[in-house]
Amino acid sequence: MTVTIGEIAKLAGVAKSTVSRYLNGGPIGDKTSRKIEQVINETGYVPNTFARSLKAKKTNIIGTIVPRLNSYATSQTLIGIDEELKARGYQLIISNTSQDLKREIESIYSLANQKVAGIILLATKVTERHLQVFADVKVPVLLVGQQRDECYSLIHDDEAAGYEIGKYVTGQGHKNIVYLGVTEEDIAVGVKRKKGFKRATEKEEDCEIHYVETSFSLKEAVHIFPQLYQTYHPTAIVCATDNIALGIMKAAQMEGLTIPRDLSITGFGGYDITEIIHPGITTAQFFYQEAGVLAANSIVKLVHQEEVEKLTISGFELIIRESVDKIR
Amino acid sequence: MTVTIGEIAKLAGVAKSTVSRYLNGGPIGDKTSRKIEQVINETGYVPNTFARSLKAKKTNIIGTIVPRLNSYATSQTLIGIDEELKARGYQLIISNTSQDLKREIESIYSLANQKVAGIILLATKVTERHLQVFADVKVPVLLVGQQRDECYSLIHDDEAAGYEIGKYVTGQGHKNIVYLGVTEEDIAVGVKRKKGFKRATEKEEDCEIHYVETSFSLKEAVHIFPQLYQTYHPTAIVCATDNIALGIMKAAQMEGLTIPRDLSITGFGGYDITEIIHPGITTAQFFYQEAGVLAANSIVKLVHQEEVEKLTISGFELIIRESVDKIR
DNA sequence: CTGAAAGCGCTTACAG
DNA sequence: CTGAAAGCGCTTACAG
Repeated sequence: MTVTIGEIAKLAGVAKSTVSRYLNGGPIGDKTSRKIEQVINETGYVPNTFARSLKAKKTNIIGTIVPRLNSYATSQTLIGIDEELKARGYQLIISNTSQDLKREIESIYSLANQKVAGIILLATKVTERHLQVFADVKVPVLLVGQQRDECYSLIHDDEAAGYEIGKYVTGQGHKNIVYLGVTEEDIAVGVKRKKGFKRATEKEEDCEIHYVETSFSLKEAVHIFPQLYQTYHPTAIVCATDNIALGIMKAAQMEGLTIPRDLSITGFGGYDITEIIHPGITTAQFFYQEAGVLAANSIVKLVHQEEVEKLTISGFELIIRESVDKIR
Repeated sequence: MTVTIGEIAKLAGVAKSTVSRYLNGGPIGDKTSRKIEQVINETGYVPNTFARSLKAKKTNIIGTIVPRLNSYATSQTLIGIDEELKARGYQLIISNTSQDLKREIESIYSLANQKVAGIILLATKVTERHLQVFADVKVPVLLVGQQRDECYSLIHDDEAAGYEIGKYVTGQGHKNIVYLGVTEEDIAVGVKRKKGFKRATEKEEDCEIHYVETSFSLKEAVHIFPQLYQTYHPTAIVCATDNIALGIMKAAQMEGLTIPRDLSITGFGGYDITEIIHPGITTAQFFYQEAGVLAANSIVKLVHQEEVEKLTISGFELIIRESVDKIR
């Protein structure tokens, strides 16, 4: 039998409203407070979330929408969010959309309907429809990974990372480089990383750079490698994600090339696996877990109507491993 | 302004209870039904979950407790669970315990308190305390990954997988093998895989097998490799998980060994990465996502008090790649 | 600081 | 098949 606030009130000899106040930190007399505390401890009373939410019309739940569950970046970010939310007395609900844009929109409505206090969206692409829906539900929303002026956003420093990678690779003497990027529909990955890289390398002398576009798929990277290599014969391929770098490396090794002697490769992300494989991949590591903590902090502030920077930028670190050779 | 059942009733010219019946599939007259349907469509009415749960004292939420979020097996299993639950009109709540046993227990209570309809536990170790708590909360529980006679369980066929790996490695002519296992506290990984392997290999003639124990950590595998290799000089190392195999491979390559020419390596799990790296790792692949679907099915049946096998066994497939050499 | 009362939005016997 | 009424467990003005 589960115990209710009414029974606590009876046992403590007070009114239900008083117990409610005790629970919610209202003004309570010392003796009353102690009495209620004692009864609650004895009975192991836990308030019924539904009744509370029904009446109060709000919850202490934060919804996080993710495009996919099986991604390093997603997992790490979620861990950070989860830890921080727990520490602040909030609960996390994860909604997976399997990269389905329609399901993303539905999830926002569904979370709003569940009266979540706030929503964190790990975004890949933010459309007009998204902005419209954000305005429609009156729940605070935080975008992670992409930036829009209309929203609160938390992004990784993709452009600076691109710049550092560019500086490093040219600094190692490479003069014939392929930049293997992705669609510009993805602002963070497709536009900013490339932009940073371009800025770092455009003043290089006698340096030939070819910009090629591929998908996010590791398999496609494997697939296009032979043709790509034959066409440009680069000494280095700068890949827009670690996944792409992994694909290129696999394909190169299958062709009998030795990394980095015959070909240098870099990635972006700092996924665990870039360290695990041999040779380790030089990459720009983002701090996903830390970003998750920042995101949780921001959304809680937004829920409390506290002030939050419109844009938060999470840092990165250039991790130099063995996949880039020095050329002279 | 959010619309309530009362307004729908008024607009449709019926009683609230009739609308409620319509919503829950009770007996309804044809005309009434159509009228209500129309009003609901016009208003975009969505029932309030809290009110419903408060009154009905149950939800259509399934809680899944996971030891960690950043694991391939976990992610894949969750994807399977999520898909299937969605298809069946249930919602998934994920509770991450960060491998903290105390938090695991707390999570069970917390989910039960939220009146989830059922709980799926991706278990690593099942203690007496667990069983006690399962009995305490009256919510149906399904164990995934470990088996206990006291519970409904879904496991992977670890023993058969161990057997197949054993047969395959000895079949390739290896006569000096190290089996690199983990603690026997983990029944599935520590006991069953080894048991199957042992059964497959114990009748081999002139075959020397050394059983060594390590942790689940990839780093530790890297660390112990030199000593291990020097001590036994095996031609093959059978690792109890893909992670351990990855660590051994990395360490071996750092020592200048070529896989599989100088050393053969196998894993268990079938993680994506075993295919991505070069050479690809021969491994016993479990069907995590499929297992997730099975798990979701079972828990829904349990919720409906339908009959479910006490133990479900999910299959595996031996994936032969390049990491094992043929010896003569 | 405390209590009595109303009400959040639904479901569920109970009548008809 | 349908309606009126009670009640799920809490919170929140309103008095005092």
